[in-house]
This record gives sequence, structure tokens and C-alpha cells, in this order.
Amino acid sequence: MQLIEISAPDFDLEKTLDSGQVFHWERVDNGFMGTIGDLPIYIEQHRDLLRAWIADSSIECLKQSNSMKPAVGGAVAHYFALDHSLENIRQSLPRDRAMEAAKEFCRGVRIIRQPKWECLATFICSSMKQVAHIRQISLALRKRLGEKRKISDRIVYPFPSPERIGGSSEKELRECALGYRAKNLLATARRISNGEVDLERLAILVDLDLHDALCQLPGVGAKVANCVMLFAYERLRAFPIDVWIERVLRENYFPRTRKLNVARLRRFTQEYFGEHGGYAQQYLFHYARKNKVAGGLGSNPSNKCRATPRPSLHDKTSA
DNA sequence: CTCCAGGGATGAT
DNA sequence: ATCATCCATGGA
Repeated sequence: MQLIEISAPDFDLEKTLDSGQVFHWERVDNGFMGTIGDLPIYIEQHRDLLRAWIADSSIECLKQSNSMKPAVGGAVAHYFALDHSLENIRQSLPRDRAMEAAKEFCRGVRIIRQPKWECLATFICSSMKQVAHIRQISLALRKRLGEKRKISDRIVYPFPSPERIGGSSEKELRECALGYRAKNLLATARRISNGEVDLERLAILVDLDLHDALCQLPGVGAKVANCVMLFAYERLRAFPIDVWIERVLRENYFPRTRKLNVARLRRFTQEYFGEHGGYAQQYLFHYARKNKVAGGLGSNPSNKCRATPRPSLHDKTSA
């Protein structure tokens, strides 16, 4: 075991890992066990300091660079986006009532930089699933198809490659509780593993083109594309609209608008929340989910007393 | 038991 | 273009 310390002011590890953007970190002792890419790692936060432990076996793989600790420290800092100026980002967000409450609640929450395939695959599995179950699916996939790694006396499973998932079967994926999502995950994995699509190369595209390219993949629509853009492609303007966020937007910004199509909602989010809209979205999402409120008036998602049935979400418009 | 979940694809208006 | 329906599965 090797300890690396990283300075991390204005950062909340626990809230960040619990905010529904990443699904494979497990609470262990006073910290979290997980992986950054293929690197198994255990991380604790002590005020403005992160303490990360990696296995001695991981060090062998990194021996080529004679400066192993700075490399790992840099990888951790990059993954958690410790370079984002949350002060500037908060400053750039709107100052309405809902946003202010979310900002305060989400102090220290960062949009992390996830590996592209891991993020894409996980969000393909996320459709019509609660956060708890997405975590369960991620674990099942990693246990079933991932390569077992040891750190101290614990075992972790990095996310399996496109080749590994593409080389499995729909039946095997269904056994990971993916249901109808298995077909989509398999098809997308194969498009990537056979070289038809290169997720790294898509990074050169501008937002609109990246959004279109991602939506070509089976199981990827506007919402998942925006999640992947935000969490894996550093597109901080991307604003995924799921059922929670749709409720938040309706109740806070369009309290009594009858006909509010998704195109109009999307136009509003892009203009109103601006260049760091993804942060606004994540803060509003996490605040609403953790406090079981959409608006500030104690309304909640399981409210049975709404006058009209909640319209279904068809988020087809381009970002 | 019922209801719903960080939706997408498809087919009918 | 917009809307309805179906798709598996498990937590609440």
C-alpha cells in the first residue's frame, strides 16, 4: 500500500460520489473504494486533503515513470476535476431561489472526468432505472466481465472494456439484470470494439456534432448523450433532462405553463443556465433528489394530487 | 400489491 | 414534428 496526498480545497468527495454521476464507488471505512480508469484506489477526505492509497502491485505497472506519486496524484486531481474553479462556476450560474438553494446544498460537488466508455456504457444501462439499481448493474457487469484486482485485502473490478462486453452475449448481459438494455449495450460495445466508432476521437467534435454522433449509438438518445458529454467529454454546457430535472424546471421556472414542450424546455436551459449549465443541472438534480423536492414548497415527485397527468418526456431536440 | 425509475425506439397521428 | 406505447427489472 502506498499513500498519496492531494490538496483539494472546495471539494466534497462524499457528495460528489453520491450525486448520481458515477456509480461504482463503494463506501469503505472512512472513505471510498473504487477505480480511476484501471487503477484500483481507496480515497479518504480530511478537510482540504485527499489521502489516496494504491496497491503495491499497481506501482509495478507505473514504474516506468520514475515519478509515480505525482502521476497518481495528477490522475486523482484530474479525475475529480480539482482544477475547476467552483467559485467562478457558482458565480456564473443564475441567482434565482431554486438555484441558490441547490448551490448551497451542493457546495464542493464537482463534475468529475470519467473514462468515456465506462460513462457511456453505464448511462446506456441507466434508462428507467433508479440510481441504486444503476449501481447494482454496474457491479454485476464488473464482477461478471471485469478483471479482478486486489487492493490491500479487498477486491475491486475495473469496468470491462468494449472488447470484453462486445465479446459477451445478450444472454450473459441480461444475467446482469440489464433487461431490454442488454441489446443496446452489446450493439454499442461492438461498434466501438470493431473500430467503427472511436470514442476518444469524438472529442474533437463541437458540442452539436458530438451530440449527434453519440445519438447514433444504440441505446443513446438526447438525455444519455448529454450525460456522456457532461461527465466524460468536459462539455460543461450540456444539460441532461431526466424526469427529476423536468419536474424541477416545470415547478420552479414554469409553475403554471400548460403546454410546455421539451423543445422549449431545452431552449430555456441552454439560454438561462449558460456556459456551466451542466453544473446547474447537477446541483439542481442532486438537491432535488436528496431532499425529495422539486420546487421549494414541499412538493414531491410522488405527488398524487396533480391536476393533469405528467406528460411523458420526449427529449429529442439537439443540445 | 402498485407505482415508478438519471429513456429510447418505434409506429400512429 | 409531436405523442403513445412498449420495453425488463427491482426498490419503495
